[in-house]
Amino acid sequence: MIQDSIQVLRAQGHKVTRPRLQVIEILSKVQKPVSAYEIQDLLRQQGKYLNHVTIYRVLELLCHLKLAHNLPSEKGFTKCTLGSMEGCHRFMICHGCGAINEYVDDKICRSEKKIARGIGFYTKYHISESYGLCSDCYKGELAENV
Amino acid sequence: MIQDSIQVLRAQGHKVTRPRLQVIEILSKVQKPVSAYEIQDLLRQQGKYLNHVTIYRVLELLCHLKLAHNLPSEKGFTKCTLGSMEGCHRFMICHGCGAINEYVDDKICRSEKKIARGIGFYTKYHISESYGLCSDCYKGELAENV
DNA sequence: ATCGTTGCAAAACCTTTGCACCAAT
DNA sequence: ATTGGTGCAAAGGTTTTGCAACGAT
Repeated sequence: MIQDSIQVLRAQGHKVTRPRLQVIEILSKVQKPVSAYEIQDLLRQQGKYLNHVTIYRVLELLCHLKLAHNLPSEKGFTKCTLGSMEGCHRFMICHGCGAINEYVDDKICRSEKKIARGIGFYTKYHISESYGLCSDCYKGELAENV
Repeated sequence: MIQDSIQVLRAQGHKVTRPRLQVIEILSKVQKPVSAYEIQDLLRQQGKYLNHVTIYRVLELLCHLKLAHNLPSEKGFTKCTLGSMEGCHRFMICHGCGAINEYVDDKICRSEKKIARGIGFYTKYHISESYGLCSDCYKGELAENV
């Protein structure tokens, strides 16, 4: 998992450094979107330190390599678990527990590209974010309103 | 259109003021997401002035009244087209010229929700971003590679 | 040894808060 | 007249920039 990221870094001619490994490790460990400063805090709790500028730059690089994804509405970054998946990233983000679920669906991916083609747009990759409630949180909300 | 917004303001017990009308007018006129400072600049170009704090507060109110919607991925606010497509935002972003095209497609919106439902996820809203080349830039790129 | 990376300081932005004045009802 | 709304100053956050020093290759 982390090994994959290292491979991608090397393959694209980027150095494998301590800060990059530390950010990748945090993103792999945390299962929700985290901001640059949250990553800094999480590292501090481990007695480690990274300058926030460095974290911003590492995140920028990881996003560029499609190893991470920026979710502005959640004010955070998340690891792309299906990284090499043909330029299609789909996320479900639960507003109840914050859980992120990355998935793929070839059919919807193709329809989306087809619609774009219909108006002359050539799609290189696309990202889809669905916000709502996962099954557990949905049940919980129903229970509250009894 | 603007009259509708005024109605909603009044109905909810909010005053109809100059700043609110000016922001609503800008949002109605501009058909892309605009940030608080962009709104301020647009007003300045008309020789008008609003404090940025006021603009933030007006936008907050409009979002609360569902008259506007915040699109963090586009770093801006957009007027709500109070239709069935609320909670569904699709963008095509061209890597060539930077053009942003917002569109709707009811069919794909429903399929996306359906897939989510299939794994027990209840979608409140979703955002889709397709990156690639618009027709003009695509033609341009073909021409270059002759 | 080289050149990409990092850390620091500081700037540039973006967003929020508290309070006195103003204006829509 | 009342009460909510606005403008201002200032604080608090977030993100970016320039540059010297460092370290992975």
